[in-house]
Amino acid sequence: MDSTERTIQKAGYRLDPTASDPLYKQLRREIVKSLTRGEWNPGDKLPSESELARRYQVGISTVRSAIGEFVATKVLTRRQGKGTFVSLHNEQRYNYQFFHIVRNDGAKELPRSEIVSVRRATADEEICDLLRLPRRARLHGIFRIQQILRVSEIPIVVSDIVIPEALFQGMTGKAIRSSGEALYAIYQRHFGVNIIRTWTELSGVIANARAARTFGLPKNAPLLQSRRVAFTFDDLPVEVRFSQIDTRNYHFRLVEGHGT
Amino acid sequence: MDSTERTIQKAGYRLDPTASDPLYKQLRREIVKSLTRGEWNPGDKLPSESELARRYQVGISTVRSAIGEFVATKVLTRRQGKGTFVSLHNEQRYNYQFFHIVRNDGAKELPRSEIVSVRRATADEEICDLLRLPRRARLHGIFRIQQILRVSEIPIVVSDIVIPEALFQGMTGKAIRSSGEALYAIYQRHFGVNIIRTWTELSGVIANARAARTFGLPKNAPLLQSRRVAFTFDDLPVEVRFSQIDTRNYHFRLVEGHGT
DNA sequence: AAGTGGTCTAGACCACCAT
DNA sequence: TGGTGGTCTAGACCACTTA
Repeated sequence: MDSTERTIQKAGYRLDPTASDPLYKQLRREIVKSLTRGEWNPGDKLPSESELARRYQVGISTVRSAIGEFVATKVLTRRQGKGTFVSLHNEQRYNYQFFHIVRNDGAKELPRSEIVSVRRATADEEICDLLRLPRRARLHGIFRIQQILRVSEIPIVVSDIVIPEALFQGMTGKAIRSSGEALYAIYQRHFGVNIIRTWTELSGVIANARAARTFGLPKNAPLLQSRRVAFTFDDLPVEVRFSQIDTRNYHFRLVEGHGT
Repeated sequence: MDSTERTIQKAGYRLDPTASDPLYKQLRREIVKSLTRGEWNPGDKLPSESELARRYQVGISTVRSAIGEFVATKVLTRRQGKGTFVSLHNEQRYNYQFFHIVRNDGAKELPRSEIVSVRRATADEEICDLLRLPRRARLHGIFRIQQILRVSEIPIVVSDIVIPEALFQGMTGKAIRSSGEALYAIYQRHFGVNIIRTWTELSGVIANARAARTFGLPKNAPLLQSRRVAFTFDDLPVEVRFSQIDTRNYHFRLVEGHGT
């Protein structure tokens, strides 16, 4: 590598040590950019910490501080002696990241997903708002995915999932079924959409017709209902998911705070 | 300071640099000990980072790494230029730490708590298990607190709270009411019990009699039900809380993942 | 043996806060 | 002005992985 080439390379990466923003925050934003534009894809190994330190002209501790925040939120994974990797949603330990259904005796089992249907439609007002699509409603194509989650063959969750067509060109029920992966893993591997944040609203309601039928519940049986919006980098909402959950033998479990 | 005095002081605090456990983890345990035995109480300022580094004979970065984990989970609070403090549950920003009820339009309002009754009783099997009391049931005294949480005067949550008598000697409804503080703040200030971790189980159920009456619900109306166990340091469970939540105009909101 | 992340140090300068 | 936490560096040694 001659000196001209070197200068160009360094110029393309250099951060601004005089900015009011600390270097590790600037670097964190650069990492988000690299992830967003697919320079580092899920499963990929990042450049080593010392390589990144050289590239961005900062100390290795600054690199570690920037990476550390992504590790804490499971976007990146460090493996001693191997490197730092972009996390995969289909690795065992990430399957549970956004899945909270637990049997009443506390046992955790992974659900099996059945895709009932995938249909194209246009977004209504609620969906436009949640996915932050401009309100010119009828213009926005979406997919509506009907899904059933079963634990030990028993249906526990029925969901109505909405994703924007623009980000998921070519999504079909057949493709999902034949892949055999979890939905978030499919978003990640086949469409480059990495879910890193969600919010969920929970309430108690009476089963709707579809849920009652699926769960074999009597009329007026109570259920747990959830509405979730999932985000990728830069706080872009990419999925809305309405679920009804049969909590007779399972429940929604949430842990908060410190593991002393 | 002469050399004898120095040796004695150092001996009382020294960590073991040859142990397989890294120093920052050893130091983290020492911090838990200091918090548990009340050497540093909620609101107190910790010794400065450089003082702790001197005391435990480690580098300042090691101290920062140990403290950082407590800051991340809100047990400690750093204030630039002032010091590091043990967090208070009654500070504005901590009121929401374990409170998730939000109006359907997304607005967050702090609830007003009404203590309906405080009664002494003995623990049943479920409570013994959850509070990890030996099963010699009838021997374990507990307090049962009935509480109503109102948002804008409207009752939203009715709770049945169970705490072990042993840790909360002298707890009375009158004392709670006259204090005007949130329950977790009272645990902390008056009984030295610091809640740092919880788990919560949520399900959809039919309103029980008390909830239906309080919320003015018809028979068979659905509600959100929660069961929560709260822990202090060293994973000691100190509270069990059964709640029913009226989710017609409010819901339970949960945020997970990364704030890019 | 070489390369990676994991831990740790000593010290620097800055921004903030009290006095 | 002096003390605190906030940021950052350069370099050391260790533990782990792969070759």
